[in-house]
Amino acid sequence: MAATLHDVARIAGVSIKTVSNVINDYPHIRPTTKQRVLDAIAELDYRPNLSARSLRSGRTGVIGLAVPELSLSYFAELADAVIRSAERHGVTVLIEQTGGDRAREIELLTSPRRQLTDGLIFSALGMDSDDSEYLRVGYPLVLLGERIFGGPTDHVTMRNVDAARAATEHLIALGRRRIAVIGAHEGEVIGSAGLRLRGYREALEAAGIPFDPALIGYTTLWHRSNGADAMRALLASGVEFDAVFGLNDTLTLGAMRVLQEAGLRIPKDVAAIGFDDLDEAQYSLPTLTTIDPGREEIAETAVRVLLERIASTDLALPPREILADFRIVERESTAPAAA
Amino acid sequence: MAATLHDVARIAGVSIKTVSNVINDYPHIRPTTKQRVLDAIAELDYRPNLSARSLRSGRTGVIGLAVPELSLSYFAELADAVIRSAERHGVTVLIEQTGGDRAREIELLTSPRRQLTDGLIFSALGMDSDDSEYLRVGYPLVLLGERIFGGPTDHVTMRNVDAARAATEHLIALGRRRIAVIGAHEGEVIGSAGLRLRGYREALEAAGIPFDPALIGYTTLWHRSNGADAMRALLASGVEFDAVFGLNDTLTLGAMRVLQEAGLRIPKDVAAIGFDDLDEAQYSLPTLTTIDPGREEIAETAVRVLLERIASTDLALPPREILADFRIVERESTAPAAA
DNA sequence: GTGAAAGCGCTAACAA
DNA sequence: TTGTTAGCGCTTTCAC
Repeated sequence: MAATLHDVARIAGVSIKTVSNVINDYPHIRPTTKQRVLDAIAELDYRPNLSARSLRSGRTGVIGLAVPELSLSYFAELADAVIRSAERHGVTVLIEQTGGDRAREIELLTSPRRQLTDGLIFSALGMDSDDSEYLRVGYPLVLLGERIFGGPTDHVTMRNVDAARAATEHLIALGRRRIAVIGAHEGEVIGSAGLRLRGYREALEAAGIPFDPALIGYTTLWHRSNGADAMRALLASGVEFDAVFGLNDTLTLGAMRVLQEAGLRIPKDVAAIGFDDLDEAQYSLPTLTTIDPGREEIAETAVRVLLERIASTDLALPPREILADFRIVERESTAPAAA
Repeated sequence: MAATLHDVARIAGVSIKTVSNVINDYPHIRPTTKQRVLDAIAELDYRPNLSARSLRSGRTGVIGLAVPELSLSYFAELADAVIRSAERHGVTVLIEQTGGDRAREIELLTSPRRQLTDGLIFSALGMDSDDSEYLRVGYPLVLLGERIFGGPTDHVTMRNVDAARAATEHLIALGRRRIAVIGAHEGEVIGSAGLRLRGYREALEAAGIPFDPALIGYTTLWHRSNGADAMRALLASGVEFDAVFGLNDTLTLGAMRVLQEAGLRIPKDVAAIGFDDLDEAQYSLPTLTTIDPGREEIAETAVRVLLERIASTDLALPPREILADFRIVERESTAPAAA
């Protein structure tokens, strides 16, 4: 049987309150008393019972992270960063997968499992701005992603429009004029796809290049196969293009595969740029120029902001919207030499 | 304030025991009583307090999953499968990253966090057979991986030797005789690298092909860049080869990138086979022939076995070793037409 | 600076 | 079939 506070108190010859004080680093304890307690703890290999602690204190020391799917590299790398960050802050992470399904996302927000965590970092994919009232939950919640803006919670996200605009401008600076897009979502205005497409259009407009709807490849999901399919459709349509902006790296890598199968050279015939800066983008053939959307910073900030909310007693603190910095990572797929 | 059992009991006009019985599906309750309780629960939107429940029952409804790193696709896809499987069984997963570091792995086994979980699925990478006594922990533990065999716990793993042998035989059947290996670990006997190298040697021997140490590319880690580096070293050494067996997919994809940079065609000049069947292997250029080591089955089995241990009162149940089935997934990188 | 004691919300042994 | 009651191990208020 595991040792309890009482056992430690008995061995140390003090009351349980004193032991509790030692464990919780309460400052005013006589050093000799403290040492006796510490010795007793060591002797018994005492460990606080976390269930009892959380029953009493209402805190679990665990935060939740909800993502669509870990097998999507972006979210795996995000989860990795969140876990590392949480570790530095001494808390543990419980991961939930939503499949990007709206109903499951909403359900998760009120699931009894939320009791296991002190707060939630929530990467929404299925919900949209109309659902933002569902975010008015009774616990600290930090929203990620670009589906909902101006909601009732803290929100950490990236500069989608600016970054997509910069990506497009990068291609334009290379002399490309017929820039295809892979991964657009029909009629979407916000959301990663909508915002990034807007950045693309802004860049075209600024450069005086007309927008050609024939250059836009639509997909429902952003898996690799969707990128490949969209590129196949684009090639089959016969539309001409000299560059492609994939709305994320996974899509872009799928599209590049199809381009090369069709005998087109990257970047000579078609330059390519992605979005996310996955680890993989460094090792594709050719290596992929992409946008680093500040994933590490997003993870770090989300954890910090969530823990602040958890620690804060001020419930009226207004929601914050925090944007991470992006940067273009230039690699072979847009190397100018081949332009 | 959240409703408690007492509130429900009061509203329903019964005792808390009756409410508890209803919640825990205790069979002998009069239907009318049950309905009254259910109505009260609905009225108050009552949810059981999980901390109190686990303090009392000693169960948390959470299982732990320890992996080296989520940003390694293999482990991301494994975690995905474990979470989905756990969900089907009604339990939640808490993920820990060890970085594959032996000290952190050992520490994790006795971390206070283990109290947050009813058991652990543990993918060891840094520990080895000499450390197997550390696995004698006081809670249900299912080991994954190939670092420790014959340990004191249940172990779910793959047929590394057989699968690697089959992979090598697949290349030999293509007429390849000079088969390079990428990702070997100096002096390792067990562990993924050691076992897979053994399967490779067995296949060579069976085919009467002499083993040539010059064909073995060593790496410390199995990231993509390690595969690229090892292949670069192999090419620089001037050794001739007509096929490559990458000990995992990530390594193989890195190596393929370098081969193609060097102007070699896959599979015409060099056939390539990997190990893991990552999602990515379907979309590389060329698509990658690989071994599906039964990852879904491993995840499913690990969760099932762990939950059995948690539910079982028989502590003397001997440890089981369970091997998943593998299969070769043939794709372009070993297409015979180009042989 | 330290101790005594209440009680967080639940489960389960025991009673009725 | 349902009720009473004793803790699970901890934090915390209030004394001393």
